[in-house]
Amino acid sequence: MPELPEVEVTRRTIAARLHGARVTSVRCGKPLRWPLGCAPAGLVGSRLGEVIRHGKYLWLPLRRDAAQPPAGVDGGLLMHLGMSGSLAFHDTASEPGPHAHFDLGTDRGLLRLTDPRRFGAVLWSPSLEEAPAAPLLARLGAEPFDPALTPQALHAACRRRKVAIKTLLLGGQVVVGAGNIYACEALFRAGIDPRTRCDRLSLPRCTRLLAALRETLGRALELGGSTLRDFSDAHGVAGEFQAEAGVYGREGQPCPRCGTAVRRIVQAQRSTFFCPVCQRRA
DNA sequence: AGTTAAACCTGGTTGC
DNA sequence: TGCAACCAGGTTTAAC
Repeated sequence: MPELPEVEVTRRTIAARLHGARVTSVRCGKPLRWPLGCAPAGLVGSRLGEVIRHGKYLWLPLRRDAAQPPAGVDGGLLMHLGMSGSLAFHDTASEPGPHAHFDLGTDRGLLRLTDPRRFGAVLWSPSLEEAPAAPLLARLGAEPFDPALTPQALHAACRRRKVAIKTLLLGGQVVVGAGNIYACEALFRAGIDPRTRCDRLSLPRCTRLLAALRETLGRALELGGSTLRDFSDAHGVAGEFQAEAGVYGREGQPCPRCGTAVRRIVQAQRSTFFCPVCQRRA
């Protein structure tokens, strides 16, 4: 499923082609998380700016093109891939298919959101600083590769919370980008028990965790977004990253580091995989 | 306020 | 074999 690396790879894939493109048609399929929030036809004529990413959200800026009618609108589309969504250019002539729920036709090609489970979203907003986009982004924490996110900053954020560190990573209020897979893998790499309360993590352990998170996400980015390629089967983990996963989805199998059987527990209604020997609470 | 649970949805897998 | 039950996932929303 699309976690930060997959969303970033998606952004890089579509950004250059979309930049400067003119919207020629908009088609909505079945409902996604929210209604689009504007009349689809009203977007026609807008020109696309540079696609940016905030956490797992993508922002496709639109601006009016007064030169030729219809001029379109000023604003943009906030998109989320949910857990089964993908964005790709399609042949204008191709059939939408049962899971194609949003088409953005442009003079550079047809960008299509395909999302079988429809947890994804496409939401029109006048800007990133206004509703409805602003309140959605307001709750997001720091970008994992933001230099401003120091071990000290992570430690300070942890000190005020009692939730398990795995739950904190998944929540995204402090650091965005890690979904269930990368949260488990980062904690494994850092040697931290996922059940450890945030306020019990020392600064050295926060330092290790931040480094491990960056290594994990960075490695996935290198692989071109491990789960992107093949997300539609094997519950989204059939991509290249699964071969590298130390613990995720490996309940009962030997820990690659020490051989102990990997354990599976449930935290915040999500599966957590970890090595009970390599990952410690202190 | 901080934390937890329910809801959204559907393809795939498991159990009867 | 067929069908029901359950599972996975990210995020928001509602409720403790």
